Amino acid sequence: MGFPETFKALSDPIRREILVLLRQGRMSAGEIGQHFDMTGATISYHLSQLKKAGLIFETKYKNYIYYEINVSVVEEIMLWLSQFNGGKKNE
Amino acid sequence: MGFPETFKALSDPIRREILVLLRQGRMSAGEIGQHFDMTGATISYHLSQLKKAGLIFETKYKNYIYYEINVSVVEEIMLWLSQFNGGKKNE
DNA sequence: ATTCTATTTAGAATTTTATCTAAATACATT
DNA sequence: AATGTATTTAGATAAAATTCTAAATAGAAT
Repeated sequence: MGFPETFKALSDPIRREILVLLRQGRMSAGEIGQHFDMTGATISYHLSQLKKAGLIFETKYKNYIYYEINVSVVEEIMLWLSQFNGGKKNE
Repeated sequence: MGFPETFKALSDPIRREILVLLRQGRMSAGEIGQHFDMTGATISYHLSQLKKAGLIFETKYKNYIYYEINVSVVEEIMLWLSQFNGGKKNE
């Protein structure tokens, strides 16, 4: 957790795609994997990076592990970025 | 230019620090370098990454190359991020 | 209890990124 | 023109990130 991990996590295109997928709601590791042409192990690695960054969290149910976005961390990043547009948050 | 480069550029702590420095206004490569314990060549490399990402631009004057933030690209990133907090830009 | 399914972990291989030293450019000053 | 200062480029090395295969876990279902 913390800026460094979060920015690192966001720097990978696959991980950004995963976040976009999760916009629609929580999804199991397997479902997420179906959207990509990579092994489950690799998806698992990316999920672990996102989790380490605090960008997603998991909940287990039966055999599955579901992932979900953590919006508050996204907001921290936006806050950091807002220092560059003169504090003008948005209009 | 484009998201991938921009996120990659932002993922490095040194480059984020450079951006923070440049908040105060334009600065030459040398001045920027003085804030870090690295060779000029390395600073130059980081500047080139930021430039490639469109996050900064340069203007030459005499012997010097001055760098400056390009706010509009920062805004694009914020816009992309805003898809995750329900379009609630900021309040 | 055995087998099946979902997912992660470990270890190795590949690729990418960050850094340095040395050399090249470019312009300024003497 | 010769030297000096600021910066970049090239090439090498080291460190970090991504990916795979194979094995390990964990729980579900037979």
